[in-house]
Amino acid sequence: MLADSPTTDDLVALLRQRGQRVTSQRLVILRELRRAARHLTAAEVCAAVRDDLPGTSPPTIYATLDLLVELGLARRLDVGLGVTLYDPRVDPHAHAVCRRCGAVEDVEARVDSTAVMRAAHADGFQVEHSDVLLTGICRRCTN
Amino acid sequence: MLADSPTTDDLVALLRQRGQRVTSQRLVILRELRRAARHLTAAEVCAAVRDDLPGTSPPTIYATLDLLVELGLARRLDVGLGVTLYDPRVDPHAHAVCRRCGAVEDVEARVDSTAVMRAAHADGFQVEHSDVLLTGICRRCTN
DNA sequence: ATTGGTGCAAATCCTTTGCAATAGC
DNA sequence: GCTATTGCAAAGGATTTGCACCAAT
Repeated sequence: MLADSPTTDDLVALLRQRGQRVTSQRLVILRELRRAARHLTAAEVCAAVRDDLPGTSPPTIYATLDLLVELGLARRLDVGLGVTLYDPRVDPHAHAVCRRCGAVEDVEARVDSTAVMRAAHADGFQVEHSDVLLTGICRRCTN
Repeated sequence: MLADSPTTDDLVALLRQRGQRVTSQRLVILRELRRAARHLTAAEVCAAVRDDLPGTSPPTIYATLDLLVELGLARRLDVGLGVTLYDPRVDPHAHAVCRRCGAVEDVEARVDSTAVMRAAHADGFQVEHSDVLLTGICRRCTN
């Protein structure tokens, strides 16, 4: 059994609140995602988790990542060409994806998407998230 | 230039310019994409094209859609959960994706992404495209 | 006549499903 | 003890690959 760490407290609270079970897989998956401090694929999360919990399986990884996204503790990031990443940051920020090497960087700038959100709302669309994705060539691939 | 024309003149011009061949598959795929006037999956493009060119195969569809995107005649749209759509509109506009039914709507509003693009550029990132994706619940799924 | 494009079949990759076993409550 | 959660194996679906044939230049 895992000792509670500050980073998993909110997960424990949310699970209890929803009557769902606190499992070591759930705690470790969130911890590894946050420890990486970057965007990970499901396979990378799986590899990282297996260092602590050998035998952890893809279905558990996918189900748990879905759960974390639903709980608001992570964000799913579809960066194109079928690549899906999971982001431990849940505050609004943009992403820049390199067309050549596939690297994904956070972009530290705020986007004013109020006009777009208002337009969507006028069409009867209830906006939950707004994502900005830049595509182009990253610094390392420029040369 | 690329002003909307009833024909596929701009595709023919671009192909000639690059020394690539003008094939009926390429013409029909672009025509069907534009005729739909909405976002299509590769499979939907394939079905539409086969009405005119029976036997058209997935590899041709994918290669040609890639080509159209590279030529700037279409845009690829990754709307999450592994769904990839192709958009005949190449002017900047946002998209709203319904989390429940998966419907994708155009949002007719401009986004001011200059701050984000400037921040990315300051990091040495050469921005080519900027996409805004809203996720939430569409009008029909609200009730 | 050349060779870029196409069609077919099969392979690959990522993700999900069914079900028995396990572990949290 | 009850049942949600997990692990395993296998299925599923989308996209890509290898290769022979065809058709645009």
